Amino acid sequence: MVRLVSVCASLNDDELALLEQLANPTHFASGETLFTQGAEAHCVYNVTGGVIRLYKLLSDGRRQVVGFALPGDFLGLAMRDAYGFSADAIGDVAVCAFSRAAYTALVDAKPHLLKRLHEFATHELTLAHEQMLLLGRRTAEEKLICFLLGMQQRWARLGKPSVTVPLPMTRQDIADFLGLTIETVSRTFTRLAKEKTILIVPGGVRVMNPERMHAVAA
Amino acid sequence: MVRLVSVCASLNDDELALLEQLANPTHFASGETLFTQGAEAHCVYNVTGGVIRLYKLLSDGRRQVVGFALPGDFLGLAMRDAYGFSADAIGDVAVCAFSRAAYTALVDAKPHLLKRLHEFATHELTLAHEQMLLLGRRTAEEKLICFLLGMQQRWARLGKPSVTVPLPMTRQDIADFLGLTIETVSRTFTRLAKEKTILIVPGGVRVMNPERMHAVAA
DNA sequence: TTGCCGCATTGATCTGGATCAAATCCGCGG
DNA sequence: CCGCGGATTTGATCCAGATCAATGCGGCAA
Repeated sequence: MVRLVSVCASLNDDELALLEQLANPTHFASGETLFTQGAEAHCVYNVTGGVIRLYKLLSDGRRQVVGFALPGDFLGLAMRDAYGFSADAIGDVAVCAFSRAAYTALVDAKPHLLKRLHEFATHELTLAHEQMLLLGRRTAEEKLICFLLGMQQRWARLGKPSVTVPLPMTRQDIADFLGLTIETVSRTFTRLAKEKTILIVPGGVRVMNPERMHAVAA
Repeated sequence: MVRLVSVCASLNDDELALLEQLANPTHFASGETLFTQGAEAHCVYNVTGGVIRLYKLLSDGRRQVVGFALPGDFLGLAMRDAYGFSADAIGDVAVCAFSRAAYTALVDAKPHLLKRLHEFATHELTLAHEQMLLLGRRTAEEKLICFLLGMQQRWARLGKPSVTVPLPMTRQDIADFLGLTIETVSRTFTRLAKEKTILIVPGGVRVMNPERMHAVAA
């Protein structure tokens, strides 16, 4: 079983053993829904494999993707009784599910686990502020470039450093994450490729001119 | 001294006394800066009076306001070594400042204080997700209306329920919060006033048609 | 191999909100 | 009371990105 590296790095062996007793390894096929915004929050999840789309919907169908969960990520910080967003699998996904009751009890019993969770929440909040800046004030090109560099960095931290950034999500997902339309995402990718800033490859993008990209993301 | 109601509701009297020893009551005049994005984070703050603008800047001057801190709010969740955003006073502001060292030590010693902080962080994260939806997918009119209802709700929770929403920040601040320009904010307010959805009064706005507004915010 | 079908790209046109440009308004110091 | 300076409103025009509309491109089931 994949180590619950993200949340659990601060636990000792006894505690890890305890945690693994509570963990229910589960998997979801491509497109399956883990949970839906507004539903009662029964479980929290630690992602062990695959990518998950997290999103909010408006009643008329407009969608905002609030994040993509990668292996190691923890779903359950931003919830009280009900889930604040929906989550579904992009490709096949493996998670460890915990009942909320067990999770709550464990957190109450282990202050340093709580501390670790709080650090995560704090980090998420910082990222959320970055995303507000991106959504509110950046141009389409800047949005795309920041997104690519951000994904590259996240894959790198998972031990997959590469100039080729995997993009398992659809163009529509990217558009809904960046507050753009699918056409604008596509056109902007094409333009960046034409000027050799990136190279579009199946399933992702290869970073060809990181200097320019980092300059734009500034 | 104003009770540190927000963070400290879960503390007992001994702990509150301890906390008040650590608290440095401070105030800032209108426009003064509490701290700047990127600076080393020496202090955390609990707002006891006034309103604070929290914002991020791009190198070319584009600004995104990531929030407005009201009395009771806590500044210091979303930071590690350096402040992730800048903060300055809108009108005169009173805060309790805590050194980060003292804050860290106290939090380590008091798990239920940490738990309370974590609940706050979690709530902030939920609000941040809402704001992403607003910035990425809502129209100018929807943005303004959501903003007004949100401010009304926040004032109400502070014991100031009223159909008149105080807006001590400038139009530019509102624009930078909603990802709009000052002209669009002004025009949209004017339009809402013309159709009697709101009434613009000195220092704020009076909600005239809450039904319509809540329907739009849906 | 063929024919879908869902994604993605590309093109033409439109438009909400930005930008540029004046007025007004208003609080305040002299 | 007057004049100044910042904030706000209002008007005219522009444009980045949305919308509308084909077309292209795989992957895969039969």
